[in-house]
Amino acid sequence: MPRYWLMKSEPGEASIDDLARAPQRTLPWTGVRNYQARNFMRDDMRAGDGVLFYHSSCAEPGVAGLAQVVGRPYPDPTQFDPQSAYFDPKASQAAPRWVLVDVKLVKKTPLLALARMRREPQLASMRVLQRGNRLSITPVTADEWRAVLALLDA
DNA sequence: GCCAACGTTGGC
DNA sequence: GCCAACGTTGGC
Repeated sequence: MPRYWLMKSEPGEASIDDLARAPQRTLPWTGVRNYQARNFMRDDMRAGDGVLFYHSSCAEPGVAGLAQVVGRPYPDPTQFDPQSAYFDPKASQAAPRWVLVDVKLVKKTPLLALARMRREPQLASMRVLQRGNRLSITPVTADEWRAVLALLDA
């Protein structure tokens, strides 16, 4: 049974075009440092899960493409790298704290802007639209997924 | 284990 | 740049 997710990325860090240019059109989802988001990747994601690739903290936030989870979760290497902005001194190879999955582009889409999403009653339940939501990874229901795909095709 | 202070996210 | 929301930290 496929599951669905929305994953936020700042285009300045990793945009949909960066994903399209990456080898195998795949990037490791580095830098998550929130336990809830980590737990989604570690405990709930499966290869093949659908991903709404969302641009955040930018001029036009919104869904920029479709992707999928590939492989299994593994430790985020940036936590071990003192040169990385995501270095975590409390993590060790023996006891990694942060986990990621690889994400592969399915297709880039016309931007489905956040402002547009807010106007769609069918999307009103989406967690990313809820007041105060800051989680960078949120589950998406099958109904929400279908509604987003319908808007992307329109 | 409480909770105030602080830091971060992210839209606007 | 503002600020609401909320997660984390650390003193007690």
